[in-house]
Amino acid sequence: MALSRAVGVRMSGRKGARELELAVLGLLHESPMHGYELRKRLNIVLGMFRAFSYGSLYPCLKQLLATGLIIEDRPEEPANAPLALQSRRSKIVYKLTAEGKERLQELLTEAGPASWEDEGFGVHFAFFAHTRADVRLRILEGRRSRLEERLESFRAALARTRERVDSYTLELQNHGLESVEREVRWLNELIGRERAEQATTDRATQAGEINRTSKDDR
Amino acid sequence: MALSRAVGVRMSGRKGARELELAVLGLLHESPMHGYELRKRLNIVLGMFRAFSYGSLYPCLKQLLATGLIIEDRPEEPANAPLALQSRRSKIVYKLTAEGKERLQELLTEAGPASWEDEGFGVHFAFFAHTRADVRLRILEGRRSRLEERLESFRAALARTRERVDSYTLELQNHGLESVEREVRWLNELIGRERAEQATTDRATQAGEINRTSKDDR
DNA sequence: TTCGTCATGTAATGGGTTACATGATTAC
DNA sequence: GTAATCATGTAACCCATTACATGACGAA
Repeated sequence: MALSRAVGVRMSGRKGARELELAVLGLLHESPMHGYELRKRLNIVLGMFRAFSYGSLYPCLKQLLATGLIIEDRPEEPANAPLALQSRRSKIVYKLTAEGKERLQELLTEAGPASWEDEGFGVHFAFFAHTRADVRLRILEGRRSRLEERLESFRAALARTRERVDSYTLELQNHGLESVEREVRWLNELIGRERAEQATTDRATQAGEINRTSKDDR
Repeated sequence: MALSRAVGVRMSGRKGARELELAVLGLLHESPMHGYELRKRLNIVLGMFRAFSYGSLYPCLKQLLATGLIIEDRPEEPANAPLALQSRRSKIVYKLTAEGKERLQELLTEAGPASWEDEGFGVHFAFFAHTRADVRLRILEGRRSRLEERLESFRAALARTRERVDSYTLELQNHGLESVEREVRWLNELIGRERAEQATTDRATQAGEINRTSKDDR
């Protein structure tokens, strides 16, 4: 995959990639944080998939502040714990506003290209815990068909150009192909799990426990 | 990997990523071509790793033309074959100049970060057939240690933040980790093969067949 | 004749990195 | 007191995409 990482991006997506916004909002929803910490958490949560520098994070925070989606906030240390483990904060702590939460929900609910194209998928996936089950499924399926489409058109292109490629090029193509196939299998498994879960939820709901289940399935 | 493709890029590399230049030069070295065809071949050779649009290709060609690394050239169809299968060309065919070939060799010989960071590796690898064996090895090893470094710092970061992550985040992190580990295994195999090959070459060379082997090993 | 593909290009735009500047805290 | 890390920011730059404009050619 890391190779993959090299992947610039399919020249399709790349429209209004507001991924940082989602990431920041999502992270801040879990708990207020300052920029420096935000970046670290960001690059841990997104694992090997994406990394942001301060040069993009701070301007983003600035903009979110300007649009009123977040506000500065200093948690006012309880002062009853003068020890060094006082939550590590030091300067500007950001917090979601009501509008910010709304915006986050909006972003988490969109199951469109932005959520399954290369740039967006990782970030959207990272916050699946806060995403509606049906949206999760749509995104996973969207991603899968996107990848399958890619595999197909790649294979078609290969078939069209009946040309001898040297062994290294071939090696690269195979590695890429296998990587994508591997991701498709991964998606298949996730989709299977989602469906199974949804089925149980549905059954439970139909069984009459409407209130209980819809309340704690989250 | 495709997920991987999402990967923006580690915020490290990204300095002077003259990958398109290398790709174009490399492709034109194999055979003269016009822009449209170039782009297609490009996106096939690079497989699932990279895609370029005309918006970057044509300006690149323009620049290469300006620096004298390529020239326009019309192969002058033999005219003895008026059939439609006249190699599909129609407008501006580009061809490497002597300077272009030199530049290509230069690019193919650099075994530095540019050749093993995310953005560059795929392109450099794609033209390994024209790369010196020792350079190939250095690049593969460079890439591997880059990835291992990444794995290590990621694991370290995970260990540092003793925090509960939800199951989706965990899933994403694991998938990413496994993808990178998979690429490392792939690299290990390639490196093994390269070493074995080099060993045979060395033995053959030491055995006194200096001229013969160095001529047709390529 | 019109539609799809081939073919070449440009301008606006965008998102992100790099490099730099600065200062506060903590650890030695 | 000094080095490392934490912490916040800005400006210049880069690479590539998107969208658009244009036109030739072959097939229906």
